[in-house]
Amino acid sequence: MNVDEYKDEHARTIIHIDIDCFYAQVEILKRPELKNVPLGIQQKNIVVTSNYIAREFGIRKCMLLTEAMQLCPNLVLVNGEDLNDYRTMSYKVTTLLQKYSEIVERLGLDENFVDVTKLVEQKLKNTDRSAGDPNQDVTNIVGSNDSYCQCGCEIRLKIGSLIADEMRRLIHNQLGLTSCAGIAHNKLLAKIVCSTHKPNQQSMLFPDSALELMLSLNNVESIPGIGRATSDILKSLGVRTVQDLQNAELSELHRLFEIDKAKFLQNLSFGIDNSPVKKSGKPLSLGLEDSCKLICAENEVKEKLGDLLKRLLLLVEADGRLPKTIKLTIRKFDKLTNTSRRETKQTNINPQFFTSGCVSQMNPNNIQKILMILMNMFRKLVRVHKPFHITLLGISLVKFNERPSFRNSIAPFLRKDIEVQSIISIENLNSNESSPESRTHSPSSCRESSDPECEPTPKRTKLSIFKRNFLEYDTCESPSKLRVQDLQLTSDSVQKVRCPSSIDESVFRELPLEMQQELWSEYKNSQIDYASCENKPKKIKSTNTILNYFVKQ
DNA sequence: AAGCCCCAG
DNA sequence: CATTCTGGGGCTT
Repeated sequence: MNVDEYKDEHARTIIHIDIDCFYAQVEILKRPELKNVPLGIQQKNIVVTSNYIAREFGIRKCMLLTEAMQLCPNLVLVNGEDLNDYRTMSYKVTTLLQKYSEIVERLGLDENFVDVTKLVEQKLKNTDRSAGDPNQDVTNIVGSNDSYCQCGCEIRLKIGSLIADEMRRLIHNQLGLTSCAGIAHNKLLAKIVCSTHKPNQQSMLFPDSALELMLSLNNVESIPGIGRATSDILKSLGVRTVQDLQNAELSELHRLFEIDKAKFLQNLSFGIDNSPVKKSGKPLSLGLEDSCKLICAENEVKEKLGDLLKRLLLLVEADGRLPKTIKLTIRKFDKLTNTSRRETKQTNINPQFFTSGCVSQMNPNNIQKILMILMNMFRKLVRVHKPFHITLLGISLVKFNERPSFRNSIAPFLRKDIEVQSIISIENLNSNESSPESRTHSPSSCRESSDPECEPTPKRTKLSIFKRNFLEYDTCESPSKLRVQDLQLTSDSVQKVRCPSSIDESVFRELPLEMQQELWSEYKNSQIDYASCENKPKKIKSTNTILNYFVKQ
């Protein structure tokens, strides 16, 4: 249909960053003595990943513990069932990469795509373009073809390659992690080329070598985006290799796939991928799960869920948002089919259950109430009077009360997150300095993050300074007490902006009118009744977002 | 919106 | 083969 769908443009510059054996590196940072031993990260009966010393023994991803120990009797194991430290480190990496572009997409905990098209163009415009090809030293160039493409992609990718080198240096200097990078004109190729040289290396692909790279893959399942199910269907059509997929008739593929999916798959086989790098923000869900040998008693379920819930509450607190929906996941073991599948049940929950601020101070009644809700859901999933066996329990929180959108709101200023400063501005700021020692200019020459000279001061409005001062009260919010009168609708005739009862009015009146209006409107919006799972009378709810920074102590 | 499946690391 | 512990997205109802 549309010719453009098949057109392969090279206008973008995409970097894929992959932290080497991520869990293992995090554990080694925690316990440096593990650095020189074969190390495996264990979850239940499985070695989910390992360091490169262990890999020399043949340890592979998700290998059974018994098998791994046979291959490497001296394998040192660390339990990695709690992903907290990995998650924390993962977001640190993403935050560093956001200095190079606002367009950073996370994939799992250890990978990021960065669209550096804009930064590359900035660098191209800069008069100071260091001559030569420093790329040759730091980057593997994948493919045997010479690049004849004249669209300008060659120089763009080479600049991208320099940026990738800086990124990896920054990640190493700031966080102590080694990583790999792939540089290409789309996500698919950046990711694939990234994996061609490991560990602690980077690789670049010029578009003319895209086909060669794709054909170097063993089978269609090695193409990111083609998983088990899709490859099984392709197999039924006799399509196994990348070449098979390239040569397949679209009409043939269309027999078993929607036409869009058929085109998409065939495009992948040619290395064509026009999908944009999508900004990752806060996660859309927060969940914990625990698999277990066998659970067959209700009180056992309750105990496990209670443990998960307490841990999850810590995550919610750190996140700052309030969830509106809770989801229970179980996995039943089916003896007959010798198979297991997951089942879920979700329900809306009053976000106020999660407002206690510090979990240590959280009302134990609250935990019990949430637990009751979970057990009710469990009884809807499992007929508890008959024998049952469960092999996994999970709790997930989804559909959070949103913060106001970035552009229209003051909330972003209130975030605890470190403000991300564009690398372009950093370069502009540092452009006068000359540092003969370091060959890079931007963030890698910017090691001491505590140095105020290093991070350019963001524009500080009076308003933002005001908000910053309030941040100090953020550690533990106090529950706000609302009165019935606060629920009255603002009449149209009222000129003065109403003051939420949770805020000291004298403070409120000092605020700019715009901000007063925003606070009132947020407050008003927070006064929504959520269906309570119990039959108790509905309570009046307090608010969840920026209002919390202003509540009376 | 609920619940399933598919994808990823 | 899936196995762990997550998280995103899409399809069907």
